[in-house]
Amino acid sequence: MSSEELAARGQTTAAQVRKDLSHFGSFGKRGLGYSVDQLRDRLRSILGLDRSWRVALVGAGRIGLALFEYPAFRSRGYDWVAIFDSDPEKIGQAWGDQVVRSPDEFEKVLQDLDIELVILALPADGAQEMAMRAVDAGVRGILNFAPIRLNVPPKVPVEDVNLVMELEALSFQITQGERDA
Amino acid sequence: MSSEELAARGQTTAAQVRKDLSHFGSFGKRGLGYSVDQLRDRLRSILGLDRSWRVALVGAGRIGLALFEYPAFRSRGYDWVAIFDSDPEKIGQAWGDQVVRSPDEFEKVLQDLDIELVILALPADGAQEMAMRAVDAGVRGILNFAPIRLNVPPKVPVEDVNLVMELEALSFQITQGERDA
DNA sequence: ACACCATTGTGAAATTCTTCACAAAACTAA
DNA sequence: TTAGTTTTGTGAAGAATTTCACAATGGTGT
Ligand SMILES: NC(=O)c1ccc[n+]([C@@H]2O[C@H](COP(=O)([O-])OP(=O)(O)OC[C@H]3O[C@@H](n4cnc5c(N)ncnc54)[C@H](O)[C@@H]3O)[C@@H](O)[C@H]2O)c1
Ligand SMILES: NC(=O)c1ccc[n+]([C@@H]2O[C@H](COP(=O)([O-])OP(=O)(O)OC[C@H]3O[C@@H](n4cnc5c(N)ncnc54)[C@H](O)[C@@H]3O)[C@@H](O)[C@H]2O)c1
Repeated sequence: MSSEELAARGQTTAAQVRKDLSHFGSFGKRGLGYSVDQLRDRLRSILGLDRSWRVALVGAGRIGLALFEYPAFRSRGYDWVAIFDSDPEKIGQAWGDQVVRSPDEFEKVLQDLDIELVILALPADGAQEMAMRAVDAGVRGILNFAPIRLNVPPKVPVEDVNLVMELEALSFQITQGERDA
Repeated sequence: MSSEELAARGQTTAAQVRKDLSHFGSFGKRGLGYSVDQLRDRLRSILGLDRSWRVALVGAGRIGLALFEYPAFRSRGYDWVAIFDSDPEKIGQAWGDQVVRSPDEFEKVLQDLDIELVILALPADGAQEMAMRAVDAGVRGILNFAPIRLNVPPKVPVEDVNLVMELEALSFQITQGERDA
């Protein structure tokens, strides 16, 4: 597949595809293009997707449930290995093959199960504390759904998901469009 | 509040804050900084957040339920005015003050209720069709949770939420970090 | 009134990102 | 072989974004 076709599929330009790929090495064959199989494998390895990751869910609420039941995570190698919630009603509940645990066990479980990623799906007022505790327990990355900016050491990457902002971005684009017209 | 303090809170630089704001006008007072109240109001108006928006949910599944029950949308002026699902079991169910509707009514309801935003929370294989139908019915913007790139006319903005990619971005950063060390 | 201070708004400089354009490579067909 | 075709990988050019730096301004204190 040529950079031209990759670009068309990815809403970008052929030059951009080639420059981006060349940043990581030289994967194509001149006159022929890129081998899809090889390219997939190389990119998987570069992105760290050629392995599985041990993930904990913090906050067994509505968003937490949707995430937990979403099959795409499991199939991409993100394995749920623990679930935490502070609600005494929820602690002990079975979620699939998991049991909801108390935050009291947080550090111990994170370390014992060698958990690398934490998904924070709890209210904003508990998120900073749990983030810090996760970092101290050796977590490598955090996916944060709580609408606050987490303060963590730079060695631990954080990805924020803020759905209100996504809607607001839409509102802005619509409002802008009206102004042009 | 000075551009310096705004920058610190927004993880950017004072010069960037001033350049960005100056793009929309001249809001500050030299020697003093920006009036938080005034700035909030002006930005709300620029972003189109000083009004409410009529929103429909397409796909009353796990993610749809979490979104529907999330209070932050309502409180920011995003009003749920219709819910659609193709599952006969779900059609007719009450969700809060709403009743789940059949996609057969889609165009009619969108037009009658003057719906401006659509949130697609249905499986990927139905998403393109519903997006196109929404556009034809006059929708102004789409928030898409299905893991496909929607093909819609450029006048209709689309925001994609792809949570698998968020996790993959974390994996990449962690993998990169290891390489540096 | 006047001096002094803090901070904006903005050209100009610096940096980063994207596109251009083409020599080098790899294949195909004669 | 050899000529022709396609497409990469990449310097160089061009465009966009970010940072610098400072005159202009508005406020405060005396
Ligand atoms: N529901 C959505 O669509 C949505 C969208 C965007 C962001 N969010 C954010 O995601 C987070 C969770 O939202 P939700 O709708 O699932 O809320 P929810 O109230 O349904 O669930 C939150 C859960 O976290 C638990 N919890 C509270 N403190 C805890 C702690 N210290 N440790 C462990 N668990 C704790 C609660 O017991 C509850 O079960 C919130 O920060 C919310 O702002 C939600
Ligand atoms: N659950 C998650 O955490 C999550 C995360 C990221 C993305 N997604 C994506 O969001 C979408 C929904 O995920 P989910 O987990 O809520 O799935 P789900 O299966 O729980 O819900 C999907 C719902 O859509 C309905 N539906 C199917 N076709 C329809 C149509 N043509 N019109 C209206 N409704 C229709 C189904 O009846 C079902 O109720 C999927 O595309 C999924 O990939 C989900």
